[in-house]
Order: sequence, then structure tokens, then C-alpha cells
Amino acid sequence: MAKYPHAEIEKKWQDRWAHDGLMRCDLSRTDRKFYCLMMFPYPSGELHVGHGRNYIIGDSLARFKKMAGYEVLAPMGWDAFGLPAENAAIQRDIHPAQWTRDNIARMKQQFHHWGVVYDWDREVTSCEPDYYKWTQWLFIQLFKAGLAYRKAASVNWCPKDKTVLANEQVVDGACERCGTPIEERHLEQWFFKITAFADELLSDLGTLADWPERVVTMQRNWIDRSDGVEIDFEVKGTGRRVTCFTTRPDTLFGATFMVLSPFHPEVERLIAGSRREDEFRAAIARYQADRLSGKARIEPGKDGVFLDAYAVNPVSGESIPIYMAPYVLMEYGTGAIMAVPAHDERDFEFATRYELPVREVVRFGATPGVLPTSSYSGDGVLVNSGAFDGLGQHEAFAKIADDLERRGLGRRRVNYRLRDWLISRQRYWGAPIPMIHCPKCGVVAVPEADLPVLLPHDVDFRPRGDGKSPLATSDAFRAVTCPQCGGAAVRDTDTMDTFVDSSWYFLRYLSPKDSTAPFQKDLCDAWLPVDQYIGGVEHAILHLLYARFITHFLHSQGHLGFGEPFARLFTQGMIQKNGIKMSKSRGNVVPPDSIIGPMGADTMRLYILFLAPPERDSEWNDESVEGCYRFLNRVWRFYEARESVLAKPAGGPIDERALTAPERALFRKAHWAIDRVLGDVNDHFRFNTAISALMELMNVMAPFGDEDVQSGSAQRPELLRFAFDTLVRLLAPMTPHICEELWERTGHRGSVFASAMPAANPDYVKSEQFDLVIQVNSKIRARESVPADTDSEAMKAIALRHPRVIEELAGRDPKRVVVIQNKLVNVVI
RNA sequence: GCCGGAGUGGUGAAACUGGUAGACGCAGGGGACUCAAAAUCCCCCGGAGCCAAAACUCCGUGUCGGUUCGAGUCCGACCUCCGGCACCA
Repeated sequence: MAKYPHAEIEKKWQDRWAHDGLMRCDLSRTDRKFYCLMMFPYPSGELHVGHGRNYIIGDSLARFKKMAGYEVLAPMGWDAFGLPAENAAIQRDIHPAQWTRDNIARMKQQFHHWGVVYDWDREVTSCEPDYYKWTQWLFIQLFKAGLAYRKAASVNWCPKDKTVLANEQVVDGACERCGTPIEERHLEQWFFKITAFADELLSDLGTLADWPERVVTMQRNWIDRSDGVEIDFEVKGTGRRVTCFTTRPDTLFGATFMVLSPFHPEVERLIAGSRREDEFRAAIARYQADRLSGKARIEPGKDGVFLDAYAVNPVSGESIPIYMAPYVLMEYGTGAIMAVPAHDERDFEFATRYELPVREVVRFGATPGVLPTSSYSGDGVLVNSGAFDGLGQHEAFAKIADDLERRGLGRRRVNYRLRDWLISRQRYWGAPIPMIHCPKCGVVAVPEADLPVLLPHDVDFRPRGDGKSPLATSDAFRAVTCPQCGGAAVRDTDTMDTFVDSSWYFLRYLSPKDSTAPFQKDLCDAWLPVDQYIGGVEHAILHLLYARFITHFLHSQGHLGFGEPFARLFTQGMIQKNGIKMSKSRGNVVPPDSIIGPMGADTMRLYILFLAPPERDSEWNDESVEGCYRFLNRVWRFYEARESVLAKPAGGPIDERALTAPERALFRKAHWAIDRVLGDVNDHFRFNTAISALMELMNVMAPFGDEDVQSGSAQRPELLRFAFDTLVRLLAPMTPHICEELWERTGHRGSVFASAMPAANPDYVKSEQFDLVIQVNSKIRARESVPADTDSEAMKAIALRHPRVIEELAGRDPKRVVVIQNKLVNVVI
């Protein structure tokens, strides 16, 4: 039998949607708004079916919401700056701008062929001056607020990409992108002070009830707040002090030694001119080498050196030896710790190795003993702690902290694992940092009226490897007059991390062409937070944290009326082939055209949605795709075989009581399908079960009307039409082309997406009969078909007079009879 | 190590608040149509017991226990896989 003409149908509707602006959004309709946002892609070229999932889920959801009466905002744009464009451009000897533009055109074409429709009037492209002008504006706002600062920092340097990487972009000591082991360099870099927002970013996670739990957890662990106390220890005989951070001031009396990071400044002071200086320096060099190799966990008990020096416990006056050891990190706290081996695992390991005293200061239960875990269990009582003996741990924390603060020897402090965000990059293809270095005035922001600072086109953009940006080679770009004093000055030649570009794009969609402001507060306040954000879980930390930070910042400055940008988040799973992620380098990608060509975009969409719950990683199976194609053909043939009935309007309401039993079953199945599909999609993105419900409806519909139509005696045309219309409308968001065509052919005016979703009548959602399960002692012994909503007494009676039950009872009385409405009766003997 | 998530047929997966395990597909087997094939349509399809069929019975949701009339679902312990963090004081 002939296949339905998908190619022709799909082209027709794709062109019509584009022409009619199907997803054009009217921003003035805010009473029922739905902002449906998909993470904008990096324009890397061809998209494969794995990428497609994100956009197909989003497009289907947007269409559902449209049919549910929402004014849907579904925009799309391009995260267009970044390294791959440069690398590809270097390889192919074309300009990154050209390469990027070509890819955008290609990907737009692909969306079009998939039937994925956006409001293209709102397209944003982060590498265009009309966009990055405002990324630069954002930088200046952060600068003015004291949240963008320069610091000479030891930074992660990728020798292959020849650029600095953020901590977040270093994975296992290697570059996230190319896998090259990173090196350490000391360079002046720009940072955004995200740590200033650490606390609100952490506590507001609690308001994100509609985010996946695991994403919230990942962010919480990433920020990781710890409350503690900084304590000053005197370095004996020097008059100098070393400050330690601890979350356990209650164990202060148990500190039997101190450990400095080998990179702590005090180490240099202690070893300079010392008798064992050479030995110390050799050790430091070794630790340095280990640190750069990155990977291995450093065993606290493995390595450390006594520095021939002592510190004085500020409370007990006790002298304790000072060690340096690589298990203490310079990057966290103060780079120095007071070691309490009795109550900290790592300190315990170290003390064991170097035979240092272990003194119990918190007792759990009655028996003395050490408990070397860093967890703060809270029910211990202090011992060996002078005046603080007998206090509970929590109380001791407070008392000791108070005591230290009063005497000026310490202060309460909160530390985060989160570090400030290093945003400068020594690369060409990014937004230039809008700053000027003046010999007289120092670092000065470019006046906002002078934005954008244009990225010069004719620069040798290959990376240089000397720690400077390619922009530094352009004298024309660098030379500038200082906006403050008018003297000669130079521009900053670094560009911004692309995560800055993507940290605010969702605001720009509302006024993408506005040349006077990055976004409009009133529009943003009306349309945000985003109602549904959809993207890959790989952005769980970086992008989502940065976007939250920037939104919180803009909120704090009064530019926005809200702090959290994304009310609901959905992270879709990866599509794999042969058990691994689809990627070009692994050669296991499925090109969309290999499906669309023979079977059409609707089949591809249907398969991707039917495959599995969308949040789950799933395996692509070529054979299963055909099952979806078969289903669409069945729908098509159902129409064709009944065209004479379906093609013309069949009016009249359906009188349920006048229907025959099988007709009533179909009528109810349609109502059931409405209920299922809308519930599955709205509540949990369960497109897979929604589709299976529609397949069930089709299975019930299939026998209806065929022969009757042939013989010209079709019964109940209104029922046939009701069932078919229902199927078409429920299926339309997922397979839009075939459904638009069928909607038109069945005599409807206007797009199916301009029509309303059908509503289920609760009276008809359940089938008339159900299988009453009769159990004896919880084992199924019989089933009987009975009318829905048979009351408990009647159900019980049916069960008790069933021959099987009578047989099992053998004259005895049941001990108990459990009745579950519309389900089962369990006779317990 | 810590924090999440997941383990169900040959396979992708269903199973709403504890109540018929395996819906809906795919693959496979059988049949109809056909000269034949494709396509389509119909039937079967977790395992075991029975020569076979029907009926029936038992077992079965990673493992072992528990709660309950009843557990894939709840509780406890464990195993495996995936993801995140990993010297954070």
C-alpha cells in the first residue's frame, strides 16, 4: 500500500508556518503568557538527532501550550562566540565570523526541516555587535559595582588552546575541551565576584522547586558553604601571626600541630636563610610538580615537612610544631590549618605518619577515645579543654568563637568552595573587554556612549602562546585616548568568556533590536522568570549558575524585578548509539536527513519523543523508527479510507446513550486519551506515554467505519469525526505536519495550532466496565467484568458468590474481606 | 570516600496516591492476501509444570530480610551501573 506523501506535506506546512509566523509572539498578552526557552546552541555546524531531542521537546511543548490557550514566547538564538569557531577557522583558513554565519544558516535550515518553529523576529546572535555591545555594558555595570576586578592570579593555562581556563573548565587537571594537561601561569586576569552572591545563590536554590533535584544538589555542592572561625596563631619568637580557618573551633584545645600549604607566604619567611633551606626548597619544588600533574589525590599521610618552627595556641598557650604539607590547599580558607588529629581524618593520618600527639577534646558517650572524622555530629561534650570542659559541642563552638572575637584573636567567617569567576580570555573570537588602561588614571571603563568596542576584523587571530590576546597585535585597536584625562592610553586586549554572553541572552529576546538598552525592565518583569527552560544536564553547574548570578546581580542593581531567571528547568537525557554518546569523532551520529528523507520529519519527531522518558539517556534504534512511521501511515490510511465521511463536517452532539457498546467504548477511549495525553505532557513531559495512549486510541478506532464507508452506510459519522479530530489535535504538537494536513482535509479552517485542545469529560474518562479481580488470600483466583463504580457492598457480594471463592471457603467464614473500589476484592481466609 | 539517580521480558519501556507486573512499540514465531516478494491485516510472544490444546498451578521486577490481607512501589542491609564532587580544614 502506498505511503503517505510526507515530503510534500512537510514542505507545504513548513513554508506556511514560516510565512504566517506561527510562533510570532504578542508580548502585550501577558495574562496567559508562557515563556518556553531552549538553551541556545553553539553554531557548530550540522546537528544530529541527539541534538534534536532538545528542540523537538521544546517545540512540541510550545505547540501544546499554544493550543492550551497560552501566548507562547519561543525564541531562538546563537551562542556564537568561542573557541571552536577559531579552531575550525584556522584549519579551513576562513574567518571565524564567516564560519559562524554559515553554520547559523545551515542550522536554521535544519530547524525548518524538522518543523521546529520559533519566533525568528527575536533571534539574537551573541557575536554580533548589537548583542555584545550589551555584554560589554554588563561588564561595565559589574565593574562599577566593584564586582569586576583585576588580579594577578595563578591561573589554569591550556598549552594547546593557548588560553586561560576557568576552574569549572578544568577536568581532572586537563582542559575540558581538548584534554591537554593544564599548566599554571601567573597572569593579570579579570574576575567577576560571584562569591559576593554565594549566599543568595545557595539559599535561593530552595525556591527552585521545579528544578530537577540533582541539578539543585550539584549547585549546592558546588557553592558549598561552611561556617567557621578564623583563628590567629603567633609564630613563636617572630611576632608574626598565621591565621587558620576552622569549622571546628570547639576542638581548638586538640590542635597538636599546624600545617601550612607549601605555597603559604609564611613558608617563605620561615625557610629563608634557614639551616635546611635547600631541603625545604626541594620539597616545595616536588609539591609544585605534583600539583601541576593534577590528577592524583594527595594522601595526607604521605608527605610533609617539619619547618623547625612553632606556633602558639592562642587559648591554651601551648606550643605546637609547624609543618608544611601539600594536603593543605592555598586556595581554600587561609592556606593554613590547625590540625586536630583526634577529630579529623586527614589530620589523624598525618599525625600517625609523623608520630604527633593525638589528644581527645570532644567525648562521645562515656568512653574516652578519638573520633577522627571531620563530620560535626553535634552530641559530643568537651574534655581536656580547660575552662570549656563539659560544654556541648555547639555551645563550645559559640563560646570559643566569642572568646576569640572578644580578645581580638579570631573572628567568625563563612567560606565557600565557590571561587570568583575568571572571565578574561586571551583569544580573538569573543567580546572585547571594554576597559582602558591609562598610565595616569589606571583602569578606566569605556564610556557607555562609546559602546560597542568593536572586535577588529582584520587581525591575525591565531593564538600566540605568550599569554597575550591576538588583539594585542593590533596597534589600531589598542591605541586610545583616556576618557578621563584625554591622554594616550591602551585598550584591554582580552575578550570575555563566552559564558558571559550566555548569562543574559534570555533577557534580550524580549527586545532584541532595541539599540538603547540591553533589555526592558517592564517586559522582563512581565515575561520572566522563564516558565520552562529546557536544555542539557551538562549545563547544570556552569551556565545555570552564571545565569543565576547575573540575574541576581541585575536584580540587586534594580535593573530587574526578580532574581531567579528560570522557574522550571527540564534537562533532557542524551541519545546514545551503541551505548555511547553520539559524536562526530566517534562516528556514530545519525544524520537527521537519513530519517527525514525516507520517512519524514514527523516520523523522526515521533520516534525521538516515543523512545523513552525524555529526561533519561536512551539508545537510538534504527528499527524502532519504522514503527513510528507505520503508525503515522495508519493514521493517514484511516483518513483516506473514510474520506467521504471525514472530509465534510458532521455536526451534532453525540448522545452517549444512543451509542452501541463498541461505539461507547470508542467514545470513552477518546476521552481517556485526552485525559492521558494532557496529563502526561503537562505534568511530567511524558511524551512517550502520551504517544502510547494515542496508539491505543488508534487501535480502538481502526475497525470503525471502514466497511460501512465502502458500502455507503456509515454509522455515526459524528462519532467517527469526534474520535479522529481528537486524535489529530492531541498528536499535532508532536507530529505537526501530518496533523495540519489532516486538519485541513477534514474541513477545518485555520491552523490546528490555532484551535483549542479538546477537553476530557470526566464522566467518560473511565471505561464502562472493569475487570474485577477476585483474590483469595491475596492470590488471584478469578476475574469478572462488572460495571464501573459498582459499590463496595456489591463488589463484595459478587466475589463471595463466585464459585471459586465458595470452593476455597469450603463453608468457613472469611476472616476479612478487603475491597478496593474499581479494582479488586481480596477474601482473606 | 561523599552526594544524587537508576537496576523490570530478546529489546526500548509501562504500571496514577501499595492493589491484575510487562500497557504501547521494536525484534521474533505462525497465518491470511499474493504466481512470488514487499506492503498490509490477523494470531502468539517472561519462565516452568502438561504429548498437545484449553483450563489450571507455581515461580518471576538486582540480592537478602522486614512491614502489610497485598510490595516493582514502603522500611533496613547489601551488590552493580551511571552522573556529580573529590585533600574544602
